[in-house]
Amino acid sequence: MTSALLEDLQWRKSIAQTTDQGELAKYLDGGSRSLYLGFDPTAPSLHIGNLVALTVLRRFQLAGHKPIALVGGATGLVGDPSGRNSERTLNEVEVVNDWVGKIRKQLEGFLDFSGSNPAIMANNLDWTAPVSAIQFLRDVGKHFSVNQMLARESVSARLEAGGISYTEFSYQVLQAFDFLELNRRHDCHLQIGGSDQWGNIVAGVDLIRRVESKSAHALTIPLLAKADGTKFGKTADGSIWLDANMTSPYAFFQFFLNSDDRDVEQLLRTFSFKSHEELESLFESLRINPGAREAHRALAHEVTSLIHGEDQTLKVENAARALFGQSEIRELDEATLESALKELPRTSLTSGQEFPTWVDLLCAAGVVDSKSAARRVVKEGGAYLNNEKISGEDFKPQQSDLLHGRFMVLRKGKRDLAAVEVDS
RNA sequence: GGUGGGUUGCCCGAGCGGCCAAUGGGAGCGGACUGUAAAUCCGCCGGCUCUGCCUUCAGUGGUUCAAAUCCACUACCCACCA
Repeated sequence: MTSALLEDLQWRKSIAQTTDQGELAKYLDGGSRSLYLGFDPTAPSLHIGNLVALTVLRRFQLAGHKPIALVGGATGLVGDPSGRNSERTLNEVEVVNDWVGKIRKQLEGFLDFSGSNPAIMANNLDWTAPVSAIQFLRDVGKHFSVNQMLARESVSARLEAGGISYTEFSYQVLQAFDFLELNRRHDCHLQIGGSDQWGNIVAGVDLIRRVESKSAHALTIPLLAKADGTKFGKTADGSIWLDANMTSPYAFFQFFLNSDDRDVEQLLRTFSFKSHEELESLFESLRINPGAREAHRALAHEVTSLIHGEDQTLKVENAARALFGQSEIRELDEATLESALKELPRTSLTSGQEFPTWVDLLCAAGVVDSKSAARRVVKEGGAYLNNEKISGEDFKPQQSDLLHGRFMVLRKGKRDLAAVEVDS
């Protein structure tokens, strides 16, 4: 293996499986190559799990290759059976179209569309929509053996779990067709994806060999495993999204900052674009003085900057510093406080009106789900106003509790914050 | 097609006429310890106008003073036999 890029990916533990690695290395070293990575629109936004493969795609571009980001306008209408033990419910066409647009935007921000090896954006609906069913069955379907299709992990698992519709069964054919089409249009010989995509990718490699008598390559990326065995990127409340309206930059940053110590090294390997030396020194710091959380901060900073921009990240960091810092919250100057609170979930009250009770306020701010929950937390001593524990349910905030005459900082537990602003 | 078993709170899973908002485990939440980490320990864990009230045990209807628990039908799942 000679490709430096592959060596780097190996170091990052970002390679699960590849087709002949020697061949692949030779191919990559031979020039600026096209490669593709696809995402199906199954939600209005990509999430952190998608970021793993996307990061790898970006590494290819930085290494001089030409990335093709494909949004599955067609495949998203069909549904990938991989990794699922039950049939997906089909989404409405208009909904999927809307999601395609949104995901496209996110992808655009992540790759470079200018320069000598610009990225390309593709949508598989462009070449599947014009093809008739008969044409598809004759031109593409003829090259597939059902025996082989049945043997694919994604299908066999489903057969065992009770069955699979013809629709989802056909998914691998569509994805293979995509690879073929991109090979024709953009001379693309490599597809990358999550390790669960191996079967689908290889189906494309086969198709290209059969139809075009050309060789193509596959590279899959391991799914991130967390130390506690749970799925990476999911919290009890759901996924961590890249869309700032779905997961605030503050929450996004906090997610990484709060990573389990045991996961930080791999997360840095996976997501960071820092040099190996810099990363090694962060790992060292993690071992020697984990309490300082230097590696956590570096990780959270870098990933958040990549997604939400450097400016936004600084704001979020400053907010966290102000709100979690040692200094008295009452001593923060108005501008600092205001910008910190901007990053938090917030509610507003109208000035002049009587303040709601403590329980109602916690509820209104969304810190808890119900009044019962609010009472519980208050009773348990986990509710704080401006960093002071308030354990009386009947407590009613007063004018004097306002910081700078208009803010209140609510906190549940150690790190769940919300802001209240009184409009004048 | 036949027969038998099942469907319980976020998940798994007890309960099989009153003592049931329902045992236990997991997840989650709060507290203590720490580092906005992990582990551990303690507490909480349907809702509300909260010493009480309201809505939950697949759905509908029924029996009963009283049902998650009994009966009937419907839907779905599982097992065995054809």
